[in-house]
Amino acid sequence: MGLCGSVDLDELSALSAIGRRRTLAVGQVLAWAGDDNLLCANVVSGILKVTVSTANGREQIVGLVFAGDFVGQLFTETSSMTVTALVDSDLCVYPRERFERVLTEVSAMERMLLQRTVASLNDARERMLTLGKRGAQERVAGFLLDLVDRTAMAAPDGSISIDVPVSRGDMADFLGLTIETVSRQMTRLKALGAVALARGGRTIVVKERAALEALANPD
Amino acid sequence: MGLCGSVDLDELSALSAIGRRRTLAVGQVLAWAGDDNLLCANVVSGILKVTVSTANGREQIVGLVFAGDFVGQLFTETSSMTVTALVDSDLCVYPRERFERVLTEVSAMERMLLQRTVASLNDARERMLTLGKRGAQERVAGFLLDLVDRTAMAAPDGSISIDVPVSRGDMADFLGLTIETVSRQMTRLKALGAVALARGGRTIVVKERAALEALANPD
DNA sequence: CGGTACGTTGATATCTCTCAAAGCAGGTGG
DNA sequence: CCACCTGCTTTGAGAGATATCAACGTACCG
Repeated sequence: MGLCGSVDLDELSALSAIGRRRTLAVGQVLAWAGDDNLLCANVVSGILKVTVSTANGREQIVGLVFAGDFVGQLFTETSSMTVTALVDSDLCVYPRERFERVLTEVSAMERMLLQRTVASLNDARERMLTLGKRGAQERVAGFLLDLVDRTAMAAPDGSISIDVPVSRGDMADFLGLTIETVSRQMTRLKALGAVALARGGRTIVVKERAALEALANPD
Repeated sequence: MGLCGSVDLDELSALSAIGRRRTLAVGQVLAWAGDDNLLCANVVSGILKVTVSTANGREQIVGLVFAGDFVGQLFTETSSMTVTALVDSDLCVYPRERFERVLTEVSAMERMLLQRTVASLNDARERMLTLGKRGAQERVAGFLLDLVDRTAMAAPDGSISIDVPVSRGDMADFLGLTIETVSRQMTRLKALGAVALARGGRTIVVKERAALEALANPD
């Protein structure tokens, strides 16, 4: 079944040695976002939901997990998602770190690819939260903050300036908005004194990071 | 750099043997959604966008790829995403199948996990399209169709009925909508004769799949 | 010095959300 | 067996946000 059906005997026994059967009732939580990431599991029967939340408590389901599916975030120390049973469910639960150790004897490259894929997946899911639940202002401010963290350049006077590498159209597409809405939000950020614009909007000077952060994560 | 920096010498040489350097100008496309999935690549410098599209041509960026990042959909025969250069970019391109063959000598289990993670990632990205670009009607109709394909049960009279495993609230959350909007869309589907509802909306009988499909993928 | 693509701004339309109330189904206890 | 209670779903009216359509401004490039 799922994970168990497609591995060979050695690996299977290594797995079953560390796995424990566990039942979850409707509404019961397997793992909380923010807690230490101690578990991963294979779903024997039932349905679970994986959710992420905004700071002010709005919640977005980023995945549904059915029988045979694997659930858990490998390679991360802290859970960023909450896993909850939607119906009474039966799991085969593994301690995450021991589970990862079982994978240890394979080539470094596949390991790395797996890690990258996992990272991308987490990324994608975080983005779903934005697309599903955030307003235009939060999306734009959040995007700028991400850019700052990735590509910040110290300007001569010490202020932080970023070089927006994409057109307004691409930004809008990425954020699930229209060009006009993005533009209006940029104007708004400028009006609020959070940023200054140059080079036809392609260069952005962050005047008040705190203000940006407040706009990206409102209450 | 990226992929190349964290593998050992044997693997690195195996990789460089099958990789070719390639330059992409702004706007040039590395891979088209719908084409045979022949390539994957490591980005040496530049920025690419990964996009998916609706049937009627609306487009959603589901990922940005920076220097050091890996781009490509392993383990799938056909690309479902288009990869385009946002600025002049430098890549190290690999034939996908040969790249996968290099990974062949590792344990079956890590391979499988990797495949699953990749599948989840693709899933997540497809969902982003829904969240970013589809209207309420498309989201709900599409959700029902996905359910049908996963959990269809033949009713006594031959019609297809599905047992919605989640509350309206969960459905709404998953789809990035509110409960009320989902409910109104369900009512609308019923009014159009596409479905019938029972058990307080928890059981759905698909009367006209074609109608549902038309609503999920409008022009 | 245009021209062209990109960005901004404005007015209006549309869609979804929000708030509120009523309908339904299932479970519980009398 | 019925009445009631509780949670979920549906329906309604109105507010709010973003999309759309259209015009104008502005950088960059030859």
